[in-house]
Amino acid sequence: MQPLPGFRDFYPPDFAFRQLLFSRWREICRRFNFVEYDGPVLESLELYQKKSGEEILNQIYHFLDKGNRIVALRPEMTPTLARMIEAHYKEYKKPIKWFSIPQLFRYERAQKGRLREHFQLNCDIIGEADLEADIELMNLAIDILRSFGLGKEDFIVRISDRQFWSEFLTKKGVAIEEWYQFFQAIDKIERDPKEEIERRLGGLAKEVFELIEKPCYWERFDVVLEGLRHRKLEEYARIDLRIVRGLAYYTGIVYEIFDKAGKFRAIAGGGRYDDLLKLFGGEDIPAAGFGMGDVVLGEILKEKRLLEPSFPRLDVYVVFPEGKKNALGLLLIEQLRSSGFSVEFSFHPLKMKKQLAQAQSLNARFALFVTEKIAEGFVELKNMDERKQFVIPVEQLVGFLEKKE
RNA sequence: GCGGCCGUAGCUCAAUUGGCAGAGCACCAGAUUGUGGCUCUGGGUGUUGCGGGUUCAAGUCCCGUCGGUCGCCCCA
Repeated sequence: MQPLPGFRDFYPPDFAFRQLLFSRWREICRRFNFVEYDGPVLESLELYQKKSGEEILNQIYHFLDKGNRIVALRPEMTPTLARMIEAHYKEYKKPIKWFSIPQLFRYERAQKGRLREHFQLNCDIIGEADLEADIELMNLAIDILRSFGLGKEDFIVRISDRQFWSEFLTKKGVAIEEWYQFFQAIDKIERDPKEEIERRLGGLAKEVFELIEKPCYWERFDVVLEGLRHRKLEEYARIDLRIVRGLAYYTGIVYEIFDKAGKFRAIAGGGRYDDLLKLFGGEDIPAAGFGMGDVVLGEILKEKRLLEPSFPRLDVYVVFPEGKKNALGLLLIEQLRSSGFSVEFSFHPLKMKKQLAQAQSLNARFALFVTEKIAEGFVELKNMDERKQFVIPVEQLVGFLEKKE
């Protein structure tokens, strides 16, 4: 039996890697005073139809439950967040700064950096319209990557603005129904041949290419870049009008973070979505956020060997010579564990040589020899690294081990 | 959903024109009757992904299927 296509098993080393990644995410979010939340993995499909439109439906993992509800494994966190925020918006001081590490799902063929399931750090600032919030989010994303040891030679934040293109298209008199096609074409510039893009852009092609090559002055970019400059982060970012992002709900600054070598998919992406919350409660609430998945980032960190989890050492391996366990020894094991030490022993009788080999392969700090002498209050403790062994009274054991911490 | 490549032991892989399924690592046991990393010896742990077909004979060739991988579509 294997996991379903596109799903992963996390064996202990994989799980340790994942936990280390998550703990780093949490730590940096805490520094920016974001607090963690979560929501249901399963949502009504309607939640996603509300904002995404019908064509995205075949990408969603959805099915009929036993109550004949059409349910979906969450493909993204933002709709859940929007629903949660809308229901309790008034309770919270603004701006609301929340993060989550949801497991997300999509129904499509797996490929490099894209599985049917992944974990994605989501950071959002809600109730703040100022561009400073967008800058804060970019700052957070950059600091997270830097905390892993990635530098400006490793990644770049490519920043664009939906409003820039909206204004351009309005000025050119392009009907709103055609905007989607336009954004699709922009999005493909890096992958499709130039002639194909020119055909799709039609009369606007020449001007669009010029703008992308050398954007004209746009005050909002100035504000963002100035904000990054104040933080000495300008070298981590650049304006790039080719970034539009697929999601329909973005309304302002959008950005994606890529590895500089161009070997991987986007590491993170985000933007402002000021109109989305309105769909859930009618209230006009500004919001912005980004997502960062565990798959692409994990691939990069593994390639660069920047995140190598280590397992904690075993404190004590209890050796019963000749495999003869006794009640006092087993009680001592229980007492040591109650005192907070990790303790292991062989369940079945083993020769002493085997027991010590076990202790070593488990990376134990100490081997504790328990013989009949425990009845008189004595055991022998062996420091596995120094290979030194000595008799110690049972009542001094905990104190000694604590001192050694 | 579509296309390319791939599928042999727990892992990495080998097996000539179709001719007895193997190696290293890992694992288990012993050498060693109270003390760990080394060494030596022994053990193959397998439905060659699965199901058909061709053939005296299939890991090898053909068809189907499942899975992996890379790409397309789409991108949260």
